[in-house]
Amino acid sequence: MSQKNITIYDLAKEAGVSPATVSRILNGTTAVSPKKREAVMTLIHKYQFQPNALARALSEKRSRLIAMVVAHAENSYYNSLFAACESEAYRRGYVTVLLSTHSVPETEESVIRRMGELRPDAVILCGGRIDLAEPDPDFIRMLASLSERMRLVVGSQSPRPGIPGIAVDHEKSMELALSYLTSLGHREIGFVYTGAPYYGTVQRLTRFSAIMDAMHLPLHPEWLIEVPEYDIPSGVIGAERILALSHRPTAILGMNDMVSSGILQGLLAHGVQVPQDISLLGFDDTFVTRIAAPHLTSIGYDYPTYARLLLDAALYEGDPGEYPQNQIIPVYLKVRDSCRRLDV
Amino acid sequence: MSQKNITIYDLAKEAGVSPATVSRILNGTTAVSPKKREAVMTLIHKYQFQPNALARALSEKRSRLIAMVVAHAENSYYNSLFAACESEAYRRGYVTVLLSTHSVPETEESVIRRMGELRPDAVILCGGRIDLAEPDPDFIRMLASLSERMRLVVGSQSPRPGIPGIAVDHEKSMELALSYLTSLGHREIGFVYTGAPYYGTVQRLTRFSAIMDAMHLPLHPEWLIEVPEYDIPSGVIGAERILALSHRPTAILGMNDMVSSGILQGLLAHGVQVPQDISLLGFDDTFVTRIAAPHLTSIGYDYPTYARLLLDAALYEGDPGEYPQNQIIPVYLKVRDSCRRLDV
DNA sequence: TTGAAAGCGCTAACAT
DNA sequence: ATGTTAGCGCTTTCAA
Repeated sequence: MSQKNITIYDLAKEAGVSPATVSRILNGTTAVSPKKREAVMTLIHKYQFQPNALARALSEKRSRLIAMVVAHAENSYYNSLFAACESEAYRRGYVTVLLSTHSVPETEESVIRRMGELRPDAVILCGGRIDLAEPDPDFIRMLASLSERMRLVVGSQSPRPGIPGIAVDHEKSMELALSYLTSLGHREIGFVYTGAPYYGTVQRLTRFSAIMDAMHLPLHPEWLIEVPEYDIPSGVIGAERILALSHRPTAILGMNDMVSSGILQGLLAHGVQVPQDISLLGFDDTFVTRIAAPHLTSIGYDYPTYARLLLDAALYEGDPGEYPQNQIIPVYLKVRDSCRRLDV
Repeated sequence: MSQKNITIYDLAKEAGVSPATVSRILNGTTAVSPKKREAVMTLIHKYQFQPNALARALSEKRSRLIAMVVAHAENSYYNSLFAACESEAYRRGYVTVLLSTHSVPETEESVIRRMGELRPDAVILCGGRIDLAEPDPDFIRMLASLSERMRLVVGSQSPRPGIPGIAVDHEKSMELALSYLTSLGHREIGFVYTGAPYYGTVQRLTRFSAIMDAMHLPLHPEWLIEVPEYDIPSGVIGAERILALSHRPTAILGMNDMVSSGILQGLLAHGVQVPQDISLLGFDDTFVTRIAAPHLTSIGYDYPTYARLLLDAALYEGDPGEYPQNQIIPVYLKVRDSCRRLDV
């Protein structure tokens, strides 16, 4: 790591031109005589010159950088979303970086703050406190003030006008799941859900009850199984609760693919076969569905579309007030091997 | 998104002090009279002032930003590593961002370049061309010139002096795997490996043959099964090749957890039980081991240690020439349920 | 303790 | 087509 960083001034002096000319060559903003261009290009290669993007961003007031802040970088859902956004942004000439908050409020706060100070052209926030069904006013205020300085987009319900929200259609996802299961002849359906006070979670739970009710399907309280997390162990816990039931439902919905794969394991460990003895369905349609055996049928979201909408909002140049405050991501059902038709 | 960004000049004017004083208050570099500090702090809160980190970094020549560039952000191995680095860096006052190259050479080149232009304090490069057993001279040259401008660390063998490399002890990992399997009484062992020309891959394969040879264990060429990728489908392919064997080994090593879980599925699909009929072992010890049923026994690496060494190297202030060029990450064996003792 | 001013490396308006 | 120069927002001597 040498000390002296070479600048366009150094290049300019050695090539006998002005710094502005070097800048023009670098950016192709104005025509430059072939001779000078040639001379400068030679030096650029000679020194492996890399323009300082900090200085450029400071001057231009744009960095071509997008920051995506997620709750858990290790979560396959955010992973898929990041990958999709990254590709889409790259296509549009932006580089995207991922930051993780580990869902720790203070880390979340400081990561968002520090990233904001770095002045990316936009920050896309997914998961964490923004997903709370009961928004935290202080947090929203913080985001609001951030959004005055830069483009902010959230991957959930918009917390307030001026901050576009692009969210998965959680209600529809539950409808899809339930209509599929009932089309297979299931009437006794359980739901292993997470008690976390997140929007999508609450929405799915509410919708579940409402639909079951509307369809006049039996809804025993003990078939609504609350587990602590969105992970595998929680699924295992859910399975144990199911196994302990005097009368088991014929189909189970897991909160997400991880929970469902945990349920699957718990069930298998006790000799209960999926889908022979019980059908199982997941949400998110992540790669986890294909690690599980049998492969999990799951409700997924159109990630490329999600990414596109997120970026459209993030890179929108006009008046934020005119941008649609909320947009919805379509969901789909991916049938695999974990649900079976019920014999009549 | 309003237009005018508030600066320390604005604060200074309104508080009746100089910009330098505001800067001092912001950084606590010099004592400032309580009165002025008070006045300025009030304004900071009033305007929710956020200093511009670009300007600060440009001036200070340090950003407290670390960039980690990996081949596949979706890969659980890189995920675990990023999470560990992120935590460790956060503890040291740095924010870490993750960039993915999707293992596409040109993307890799441009992502590294653009990230370099952003002048993070260090970039940690993991996976991709840097892992090639036969290094690409042009790529190494590019890295070398990058490393003259900033601290560069690679998560593999050091490609050249001045660029510290921290790598997993691949040879040891194979030794561990094989000594465990033989301790269980296995002598007939197969290896489903990826043909990719990566360092760790080649090293493991070489070591596998060498150890089998040294231990006088049978090594049929058809037990060395090459598959195309590091993913689940490749594991399934591997399983099919195993099933087609006239004489099957009693234990199988998969290239990583994904491949092993694919093998597991392929085997189960044909009624071959793990570990009853065949034992199975993975590498990386990612969460995939716990999604598989039975849970996979796997060789893992000490991620917190890995992260610590990576960051020690990344944040080392002294002469890079004096920093150890290569360091090794210890590996461990995590026994779960996919291997059984062979009856004698 | 505080302020003035130079500088970090680049872009863009203005002038030529 | 090209050079000069004034910022961009912050830190940091240097003086006072």
